[in-house]
Amino acid sequence: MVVEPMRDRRAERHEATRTEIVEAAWELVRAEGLAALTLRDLAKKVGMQPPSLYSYFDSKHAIYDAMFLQGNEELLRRYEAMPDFDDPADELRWAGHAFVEFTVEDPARAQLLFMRTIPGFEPSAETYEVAVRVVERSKERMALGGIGPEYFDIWTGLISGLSFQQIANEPGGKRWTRLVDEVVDMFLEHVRKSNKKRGRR
Amino acid sequence: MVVEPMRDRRAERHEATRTEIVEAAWELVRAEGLAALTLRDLAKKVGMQPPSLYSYFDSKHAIYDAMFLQGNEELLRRYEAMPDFDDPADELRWAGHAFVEFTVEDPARAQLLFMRTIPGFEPSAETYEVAVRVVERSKERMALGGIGPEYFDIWTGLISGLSFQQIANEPGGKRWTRLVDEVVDMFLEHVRKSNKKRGRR
DNA sequence: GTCTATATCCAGATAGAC
DNA sequence: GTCTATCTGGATATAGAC
Repeated sequence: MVVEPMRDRRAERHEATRTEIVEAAWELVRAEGLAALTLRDLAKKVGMQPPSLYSYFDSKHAIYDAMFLQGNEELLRRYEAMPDFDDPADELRWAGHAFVEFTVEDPARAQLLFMRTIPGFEPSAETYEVAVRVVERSKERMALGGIGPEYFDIWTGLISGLSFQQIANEPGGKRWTRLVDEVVDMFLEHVRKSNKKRGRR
Repeated sequence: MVVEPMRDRRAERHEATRTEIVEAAWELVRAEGLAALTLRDLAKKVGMQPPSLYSYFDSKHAIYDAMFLQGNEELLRRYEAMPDFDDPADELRWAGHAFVEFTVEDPARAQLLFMRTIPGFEPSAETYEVAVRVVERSKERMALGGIGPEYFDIWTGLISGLSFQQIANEPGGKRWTRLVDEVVDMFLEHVRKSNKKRGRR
């Protein structure tokens, strides 16, 4: 007979509250900006007194850390949900759109994950590991698609460039994000041409 | 007989002190981060008591505004110092390097000018006008080089992408900035190809 | 776990003497 | 113009009762 391990209802509840706090924090930073997050506002939003938050997080930075983790997990989840494509070009196009969509739909999240604007905040080692995994996965997919690692930095530069220009200069618009397909094609053409040149040598 | 207009020594001195304060502010944000600037630190650095700063600037945001203005003036100055080139491609390459250099040599300045990370700060109308002039100038130069305006947003996306990846992920390094020439060539090739296609129609 | 109370410190900004 | 003194409000964080 298989015995279910005893559920730890207290731990479950604790975890649920942590999640609730992080959710509320996202709502606040989306509305007020990443740097404007305060424990006062956050506590108010979840119906607590500010010191009670310390039962769930050691510090404000620990909350940023949980947000950083959650954001990267979400991005990784999306990448892993990529459909199967026959053509690597389609895969690249899909990935480009996925990243751009991820950044522009929540600029505050992009600011936390990809820029370093909060004085003193460094993601913890465990958290950072997920961010590394996101990058690793992208690299691997590119390799499987036959695109050499020497093109990876160019690729991230191009796509993040469109994303950041969009959120910095015209949040909510499409002036740069509409260029994803064109940029992907330009990139693929460049890869083809460079590889051919190299082959001639 | 030509009479020199009376110099206003007081106004000159006032202006000199303003400049000195802005210089000190740059040093602080370079060392501590853009968001970490405080009037206390700033006053200490210039040998004043904090309230004395209000003789020169109405508010902290007014100091950011002066910095924003100065930064854009510096960028405009550099663009205007561009040498004459026979080949528009060389001009583009030069401009790409100039922008990348400008951002990576002072990430805090780039953050102030090109990202929107300080809650509540908006450049004043007069100040913003200089920023607009920088963009206009770039657009005009591209047009003179025979590159259509439809390529301008791609161009800014590419170059700023390399810049921002560099300062966000590896400040002080060259992992992305070393790619400027490659990206410029890729861009030019793309423009050539697209124009040819369009000509065929 | 949550609260009240508080510590500690810092911020930007103003009043008014000199 | 610069100072001292102060206002007002905010921040993160801790102590200790319940």
